[in-house]
Amino acid sequence: MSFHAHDHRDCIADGIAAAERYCAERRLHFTPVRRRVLEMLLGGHTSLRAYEILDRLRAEGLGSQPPVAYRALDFLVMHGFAHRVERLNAFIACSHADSRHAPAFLICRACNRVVEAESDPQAGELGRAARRAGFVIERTVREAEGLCPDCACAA
Amino acid sequence: MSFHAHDHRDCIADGIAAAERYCAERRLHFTPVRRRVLEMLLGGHTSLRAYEILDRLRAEGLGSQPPVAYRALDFLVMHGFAHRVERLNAFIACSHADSRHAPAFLICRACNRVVEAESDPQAGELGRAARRAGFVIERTVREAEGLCPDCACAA
DNA sequence: GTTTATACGTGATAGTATAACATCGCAAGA
DNA sequence: TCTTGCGATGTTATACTATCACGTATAAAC
Ligand SMILES: [Zn+2]
Ligand SMILES: [Zn+2]
Ligand SMILES: [Zn+2]
Ligand SMILES: [Zn+2]
Repeated sequence: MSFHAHDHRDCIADGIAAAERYCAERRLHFTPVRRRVLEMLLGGHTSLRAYEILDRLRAEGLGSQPPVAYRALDFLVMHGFAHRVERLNAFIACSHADSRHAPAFLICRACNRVVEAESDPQAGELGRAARRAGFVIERTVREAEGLCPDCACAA
Repeated sequence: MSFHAHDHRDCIADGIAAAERYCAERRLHFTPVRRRVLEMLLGGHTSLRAYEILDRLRAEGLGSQPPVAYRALDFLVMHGFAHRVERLNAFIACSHADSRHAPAFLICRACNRVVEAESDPQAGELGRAARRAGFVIERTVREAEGLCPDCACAA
């Protein structure tokens, strides 16, 4: 994906289509709330916080209480359509909707755009430290905060 | 540090001594609240949440409102005596009190112990993705969740 | 049609963090 | 000495994030 411009309608359509396919294959319910939340997340390459999502759902009459948003987000995260960005307490659509992976994020603190890269859970300093210590890695958080190319130039 | 047993009194004494030295050199105020919070964090190789710290401060008459704890934690984090563990919304004493570094954490989900490793901010998949994208990294979060050797054996 | 599992509606509450403003104490400078 | 500025604290209130608990609705499975 990266920070470059692109035809963004494709991101949304492809993301929804992939989720539909995945859910159909597994008899999972891709309900209106879940679909709508994924559309919101796909709507821009930035993360959204749970209460921003809840506000929009409320405006659309799709639910008004926090659990509605959190349940939809839990579903999307559990099935890999979205990821949680720990540094921001926020959520973002997955950019690699095909395979299960350990995401890594570049977070621009100026324009708030976030790009996702794939990473090997056992790689890097975390993997090295884990092997040295005898630690069994189940999940990793890798996030870098800084400036995207556009914002770095502007600065 | 790693998950092995060790004489833990040294961790506390050394950590406090290093902070005292650092603050004295820079004319920073190592106040009673700040010292006490650092002692709490050094007290075990687990992270503490802000409100656990606040509760203990309150019990000792050192402050009763959230800002007291958060200000002390901000100070300790800013000067590198402690780190924030994003995955846990919690704080932990730094295990390498000497130099400024990019911490990486191994977090045991069973016993809650956390060990810190040092890492290069520009290394790994985050660094690679950043170079590819032209992204300027200012800070990284690297955290692995899983089982420490003791808990993995017990499982 | 009944059972069973899954999703949703809703109110309450727990947990995390900051804003805003008053006060206090110390130390640099008049 | 005075005062002025600064960093640290005290305190109230509030914003933001997340989950529990329990009841209802829906839909697949039998
Ligand atoms: Zn992804
Ligand atoms: Zn940017
Ligand atoms: Zn450290
Ligand atoms: Zn353990």
